[in-house]
Amino acid sequence: MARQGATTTTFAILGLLAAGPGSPYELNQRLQLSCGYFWPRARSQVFTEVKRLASLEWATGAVLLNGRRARTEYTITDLGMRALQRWLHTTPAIFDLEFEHLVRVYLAGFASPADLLGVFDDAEQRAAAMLALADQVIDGYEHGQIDGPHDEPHLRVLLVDYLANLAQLTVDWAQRSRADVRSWDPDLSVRRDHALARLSHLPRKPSGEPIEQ
Amino acid sequence: MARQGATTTTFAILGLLAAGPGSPYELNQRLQLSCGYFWPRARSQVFTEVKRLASLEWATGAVLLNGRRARTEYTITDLGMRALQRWLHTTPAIFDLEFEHLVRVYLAGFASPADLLGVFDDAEQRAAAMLALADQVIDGYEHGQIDGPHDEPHLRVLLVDYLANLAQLTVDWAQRSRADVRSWDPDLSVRRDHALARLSHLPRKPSGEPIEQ
DNA sequence: GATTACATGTAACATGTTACATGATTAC
DNA sequence: GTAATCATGTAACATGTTACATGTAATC
Repeated sequence: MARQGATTTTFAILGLLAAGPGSPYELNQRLQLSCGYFWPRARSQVFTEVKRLASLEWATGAVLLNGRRARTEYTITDLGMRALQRWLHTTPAIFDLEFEHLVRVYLAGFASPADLLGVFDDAEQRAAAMLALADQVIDGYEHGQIDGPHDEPHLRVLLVDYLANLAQLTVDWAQRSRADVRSWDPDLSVRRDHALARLSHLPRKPSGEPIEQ
Repeated sequence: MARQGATTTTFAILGLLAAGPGSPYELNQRLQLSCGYFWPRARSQVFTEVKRLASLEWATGAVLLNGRRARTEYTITDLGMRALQRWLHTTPAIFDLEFEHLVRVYLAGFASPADLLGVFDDAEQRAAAMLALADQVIDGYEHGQIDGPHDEPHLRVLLVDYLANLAQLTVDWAQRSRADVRSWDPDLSVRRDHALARLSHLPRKPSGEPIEQ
């Protein structure tokens, strides 16, 4: 029995399945490649989720033999297709960032400046890797090598837009933060004034526009 | 017994404790207010983590009575202080985004354009709330109302810089995505060309700079 | 004094990860 | 033919959340 109801992960995999049948192994590859940066999940979970899909009758699993070894190929059902569409009609719930680097920035008062600089280095490297992947994807589109159910450029550009800009933002932040820390004045009150000046230039809520409920 | 070793959450709470003793309830408030946007955790976990801290002897818990009701005030130990500093000297490991909205963008081929527009609306609202909080924080600094161990402006500006810009990025992305979807051409090949043009203007890895290992 | 909000915790449970085990395929 | 890699899964476990339970303080 599947443990409980369906989660976002369930629907993510259901959505992958909507693009065509596949084994858990293949589904995992699609998941890592396409959703790795905004919905990261371990490989093993794909195996448990497809079972849940089967128990909900949103997908059927056909056991194929390959030598002595079984391999299960899952296919979405009509019921699954409708469940996916219903879900896509609901409001998204999760917008979580788990950024350990910021925890360390928050606690930097107890660390050395060198430690803090290392945090920015690491953040920059990760973001640069993300940018490199975005670059590859864009390259693929420019050379017409990408073509699949979720790959229409007019949709995909919306995704890559967010991710590439997030990566760039992170690189920029790491670089200017590093420069800032390196240029800290020994005089704490100077440091403080400089910080307050920087704070006042950050993006802020435009005061005229109330947030709609 | 604490279940296992220490996690990032453990150290986050240890770090909060480094700013001064407190009950789990107070610690939770600090956690939500300060780290809610980059290290979100449920209230109940604070209660289990302080127990772990106690079992590691990184903090001591003093049971105070308030009427018939016990309240445990935790204080960091020297051992805990050193553990915190050692941890701050290691490399950060987690940079995870869980953005359900992007899952829906990825699967938008199976949804209606109206559903997709709703995704942008929701993302914008959440990001606007984030901006509003950043605004409050900046305001607090400008009026000299913020003063605490983790609150030195020259450190805090590094955090708020990231979060405010992330929020702004998300608002901007939601707005231009909405406009993009609204202006979709019925002719798919026009839509495609437009998308490819947009893709080519996104941030990309600067080809000259190899990523350092 | 009743209601609501604040404060303090626990227990059950779901989600998700790491580690393990092993069969098939490819490269050498 | 042997080693490495690809493919397929399971089991144990840790992390983290939701729901519950209840005492205390403030409000009216």
